Amino acid sequence: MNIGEASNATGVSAKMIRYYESIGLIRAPLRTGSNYRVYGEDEVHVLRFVKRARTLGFSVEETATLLGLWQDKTRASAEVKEVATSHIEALETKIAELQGMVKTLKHLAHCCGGDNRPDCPILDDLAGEHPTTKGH
Amino acid sequence: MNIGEASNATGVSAKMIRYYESIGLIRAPLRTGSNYRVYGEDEVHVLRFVKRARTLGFSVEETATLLGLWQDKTRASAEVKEVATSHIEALETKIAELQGMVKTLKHLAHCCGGDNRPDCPILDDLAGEHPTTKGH
DNA sequence: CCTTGACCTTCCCATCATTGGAACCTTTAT
DNA sequence: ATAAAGGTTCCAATGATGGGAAGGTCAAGG
Repeated sequence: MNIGEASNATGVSAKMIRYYESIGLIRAPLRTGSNYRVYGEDEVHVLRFVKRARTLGFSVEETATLLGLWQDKTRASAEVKEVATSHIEALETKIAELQGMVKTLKHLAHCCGGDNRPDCPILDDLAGEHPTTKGH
Repeated sequence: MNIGEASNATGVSAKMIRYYESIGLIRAPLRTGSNYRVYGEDEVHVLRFVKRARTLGFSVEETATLLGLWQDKTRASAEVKEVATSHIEALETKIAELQGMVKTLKHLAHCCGGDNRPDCPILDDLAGEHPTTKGH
């Protein structure tokens, strides 16, 4: 299997496969006589693991940790749970931040007539003037 | 007011002030004889506007649009509302994605004993094997 | 046999927003 | 006079990915 087929089989672009190899996330595969990378079932499995972890929002570094734990036969599941749990916390913090932004923006947009008058509470808020958002 | 004072007054780092100037987000200020940037009330006001917009998650490009609308006396508040509303939508999409990740991860962590057995449903899921998550 | 097109290789550049640092100059305070 | 603190420019790095150029390789069809 060459890199294009491995890419199709895993959903990881050929570019990214080479990149993951270059940063040491995955091991360099064998090469053909004409220097093409050759992938087998094991490599595809690893790539799918990486793809899934990235889809779940793990950073490449976290993915490397999880991959190490996955391939370590003596690993403790507690360690994995810890990585996952701290990732959940980070995600929830991010979500709360985004929700705060949305709340503020919705409030501003609600106060904004959306008509053609030049008064605009959104711009006023951004500018640090709060006359129109008081008492709401 | 030099760049350090402007930075303290606005919470925008001196580095970023120079950067915003270099990309044309803000105008180049006057200079002293010794080539120091000089900032006045207007410039500080602009920087605060930028800071607030960035804090609310607007990209630098969106911030530039908002800044333009703010400084345009003939602007329509409808335009501003449109920028804000589409930004809200983008944020909500992002939130939904993150919530999906959290849900999956919580499910996996819940199924994970967190003890020292090498079996780990989280890793099994990442690897694409779903025997332990079935029927839950 | 030769061409064409699809695929592979490496290498460099761009993105987005921000930070860090080097090398050097200016101002202020001791 | 000197040292500290601040300014200036320029270059590089981050994280993850995409784009593309220049060139080698393979398969199918004429």
